[in-house]
Amino acid sequence: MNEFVEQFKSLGDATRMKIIRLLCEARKDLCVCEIMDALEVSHCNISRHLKILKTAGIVEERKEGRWVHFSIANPESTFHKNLLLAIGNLPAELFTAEIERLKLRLSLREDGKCVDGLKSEKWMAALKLIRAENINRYDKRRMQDRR
Amino acid sequence: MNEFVEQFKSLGDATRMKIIRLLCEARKDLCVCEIMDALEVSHCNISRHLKILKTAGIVEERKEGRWVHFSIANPESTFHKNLLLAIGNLPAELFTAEIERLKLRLSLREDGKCVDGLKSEKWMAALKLIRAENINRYDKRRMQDRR
DNA sequence: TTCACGTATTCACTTATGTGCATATAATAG
DNA sequence: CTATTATATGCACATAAGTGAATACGTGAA
Repeated sequence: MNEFVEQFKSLGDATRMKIIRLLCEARKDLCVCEIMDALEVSHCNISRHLKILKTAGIVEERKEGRWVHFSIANPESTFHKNLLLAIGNLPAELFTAEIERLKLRLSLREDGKCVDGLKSEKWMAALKLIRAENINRYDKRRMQDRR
Repeated sequence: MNEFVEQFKSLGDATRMKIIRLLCEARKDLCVCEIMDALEVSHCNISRHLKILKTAGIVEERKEGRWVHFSIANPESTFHKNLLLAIGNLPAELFTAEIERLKLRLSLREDGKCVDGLKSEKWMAALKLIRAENINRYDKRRMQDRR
């Protein structure tokens, strides 16, 4: 019983919900630094959130040297499945920025692997590009909203 | 987004999960005192838990004089539906005692309505009966487990 | 071996959340 | 009108949970 309560609790946080959604959207393992960059949350908090999710059985990890790859855990119960469905079926608009950043971040991978780690200048540069783009979009949307 | 986080949070508590399961099992409105007796939790805590669930949109209320009847809110989203499915599909064994007490409590209704309110002697008497029954069952089960 | 790096954890702090007890509010009965 | 009743809420407190900054741990590279 408490395991189920724990699963609800583990998802009752916006950052952790976003992490799960990103893992669902990516359909592949993600490492801490990729999630960190996509969500723009400090690495230690991502690490902690992932620990909570792992303890609750929502995600699992695979170590490869110093790298740790996280993925959605195979559901052991219909309960777990329903929770994943709940998050997976939320409107994509709620996660637009995060998903966009994740895609960009994943595009930096080489041979399907994260090579950039923390404080990547490549990432900062890529981020500047989409930020400029988003500001343009934002301005256009504001102009339209005023009509 | 925060409404969905709120829904997860509202269900991330054992008492509130049980409340929802009871409402699902009963398939009818329940008042605070019925839930209180079934879960053996103080009335003020049940009232507070119900408020949290109502605020989150999980349950809704219908007032009838001084009586307030709570029921599962009609799902406004597949998210909400999936959460209800998750709880509704949990094994019944997790809620055996609570469901049993609820059935007993509901059997005290007259004309389909709760008439006993708080501190009902009828309820205390009924409770003693099933407690004696359960102790017998418990003893039998322990005897079997030792074989 | 030392240094760099990805991730995990500690420390200190703030905020959130749960409970018991007492009280308040609104509706009903006498 | 007063007393009773079902439910809601305030107060005080303890515990849980979240964060930033700093540090620790384990692995890999030089």
